[in-house]
Amino acid sequence: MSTAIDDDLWSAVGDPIRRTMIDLLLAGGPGTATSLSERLPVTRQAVSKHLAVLDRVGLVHGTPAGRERRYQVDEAQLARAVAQLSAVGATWDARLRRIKRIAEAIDRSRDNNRGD
Amino acid sequence: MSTAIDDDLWSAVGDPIRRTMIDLLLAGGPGTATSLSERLPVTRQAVSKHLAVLDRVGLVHGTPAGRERRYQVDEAQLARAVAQLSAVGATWDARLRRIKRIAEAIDRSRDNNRGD
DNA sequence: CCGACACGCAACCTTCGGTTGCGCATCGGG
DNA sequence: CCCGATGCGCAACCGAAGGTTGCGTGTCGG
Repeated sequence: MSTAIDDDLWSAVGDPIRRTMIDLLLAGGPGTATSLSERLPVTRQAVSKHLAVLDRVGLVHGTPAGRERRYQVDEAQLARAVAQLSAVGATWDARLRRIKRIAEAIDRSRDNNRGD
Repeated sequence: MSTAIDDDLWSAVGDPIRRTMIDLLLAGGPGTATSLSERLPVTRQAVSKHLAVLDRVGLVHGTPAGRERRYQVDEAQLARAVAQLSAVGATWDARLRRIKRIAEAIDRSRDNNRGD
């Protein structure tokens, strides 16, 4: 149901700061640790560490540009992560629906017995 | 884009052990810390802590039953969590598609210029 | 050329996930 | 009825992760 790779993607995307960072990079295009930190409630160093984590799992890619290091989202990898999210969501959703169906079936059988 | 409540749900569901626990509870019905720990690579105490976390955000609900404490999934809250997952997924997906569209538009304009 | 800027590295603190080691309540067979 | 087995909670402890401050270094530009 869950592979080790999935876990890496999940834990990368599980942090709210990292999710917001991905949002910012998607909305505003490539950015640096400093530029991102200006829009986040943490310091540049913290952002830098998060970027390292995201880079390690391949969700973003950093390119040195003079004295800056410009990061941008790896679209293919993010698409893969989104697929994992919706996969888990779909699994749970299906189980919830099955449970609901069974519950309703029990309700019906109780109604039948009540008719005895 | 993300509320504090969302963050709680995400961090609760971000842990792979906790995700597996939800899977187990959905598949096998209500369970105890001990019964879950038998199917997980961690001790009963760790499972107990995770259950406390899940209980705090309302994803599961524990009921004392003699010397046991039986936990079961709160279906409504899990449905809410699934909605959050798919919402973020949908947002990113939409942004990715928009980026792809723009990239293709640039490609086309480059092809036009090449014709000069 | 030198100040300003962007970055990386290191030390330190706190929180979180995990374990071990208790003690306490409950269940159930002799 | 009683005592061992079982299930749990609490506390102490440990390593990893997220966060901060401080400092050194490289690059840009007036």
